[in-house]
Amino acid sequence: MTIQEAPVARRDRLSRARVLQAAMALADDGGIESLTMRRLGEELGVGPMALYRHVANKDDLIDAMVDVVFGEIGVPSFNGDWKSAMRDRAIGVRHALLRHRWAIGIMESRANPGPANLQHHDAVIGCLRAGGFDIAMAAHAYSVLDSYIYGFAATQKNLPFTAEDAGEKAETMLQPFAAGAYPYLTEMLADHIMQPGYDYGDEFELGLDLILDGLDERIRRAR
Amino acid sequence: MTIQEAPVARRDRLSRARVLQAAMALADDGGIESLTMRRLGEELGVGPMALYRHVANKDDLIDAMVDVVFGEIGVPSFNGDWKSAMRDRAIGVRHALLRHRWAIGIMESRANPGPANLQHHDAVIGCLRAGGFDIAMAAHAYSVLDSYIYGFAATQKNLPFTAEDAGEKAETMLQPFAAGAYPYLTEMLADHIMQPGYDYGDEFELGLDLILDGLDERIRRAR
DNA sequence: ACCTGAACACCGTTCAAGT
DNA sequence: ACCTGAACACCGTTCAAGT
Repeated sequence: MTIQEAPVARRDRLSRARVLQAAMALADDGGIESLTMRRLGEELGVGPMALYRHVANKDDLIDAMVDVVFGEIGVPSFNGDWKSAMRDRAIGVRHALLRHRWAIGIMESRANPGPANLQHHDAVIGCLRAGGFDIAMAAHAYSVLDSYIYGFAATQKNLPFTAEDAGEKAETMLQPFAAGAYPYLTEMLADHIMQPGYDYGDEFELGLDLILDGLDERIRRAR
Repeated sequence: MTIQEAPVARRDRLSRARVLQAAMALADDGGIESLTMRRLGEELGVGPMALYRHVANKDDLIDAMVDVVFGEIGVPSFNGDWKSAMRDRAIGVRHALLRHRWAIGIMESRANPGPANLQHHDAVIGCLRAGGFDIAMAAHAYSVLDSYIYGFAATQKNLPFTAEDAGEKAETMLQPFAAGAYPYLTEMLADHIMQPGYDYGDEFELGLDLILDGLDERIRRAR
């Protein structure tokens, strides 16, 4: 008479993948500070302690999330031209950081890099070496490129001045500006940064090409 | 008979300056995560709530701390040579970030820049303008330099591989390396990064000069 | 094997109350 | 004016207990 209970048993069992996915979603829309073990459990319909079966702790969770981002970035494709490969790779990293803004400031400072992270960086170095960089030059290139890419993302993240919030800021903070306390800054903001067509994001490729050109020149000189 | 109580009244009254100083000391030796309102109160011999008379909240406190760091950095001294002025300034910022490692990742992403911050950046832009940069070029220079400086500090902060902890890491994380999973990374680490004379910090000036040379070339081309 | 209840040792912040 | 006691609404994490 009684119908056998459906074999689904518990419709959505917890798994490391599900925990990771929910954690990414939480951080993607609310920032890293909205990712708490309690809220994550709530999102998944379990208590916060259930998560500890699938991740060692919050740090382990974030390590795994960072590796997901590196997985999304993938590896640079070397087709004989290190410069365009490194250019595409830099833009790819930047786009990943725009999709996952919580990763800015987290990504580059993890103590325990995951496999996707290591594979990515191995491929970057491999691409440089194939492009004619010796070990020391590859280390320089790696350093200057990654510093720039992550630094740009960090400085852009909470840029005090954007065209959008120019209005509200103007009332409070910008009073000393009118008084002429910061003439050069005022000029740059009024006549450049806050002009309609300006987008700080466009500065990225300018700086990137400057660095790539500089590396190119040093490579040629070494040959 | 009773001696008049010493006029010191309360030997160390709280003040914004004292709170700031104690907060800096706490963050300097324990990192930003060791700076809590409760611990800060303890350090000053008061309850955590007493602090709220001198700072609006923790964010306001950190804003003030960041401005102290900008104050320490000071303003670049322009003596007719923008390149050496910007070089010295970059190295000055880097040294400040080494003294106050907690400021890395915090410094560049404050929503409310303080007066020392604004004054510093006004002077940087002024130096570039005096050196012959038009507004757009000054914005590019500012962007690429600061991105690099802060990015370098961030990537160095928790560098997974240092000569010191090479030993302990080797046991656990580096197993796939031996298996040849990351040949280029392995080569770079073994034959370069972990060699006795190597110090990642030395990469800073190499990248800095690459960027300064690139800016110099673009300035000359524009003239 | 997997999840929960209850607890521990923390957080930032507020607010009425004391002096 | 300046500090405190007590409380609120949170944290991450552990551990014995349940199924």
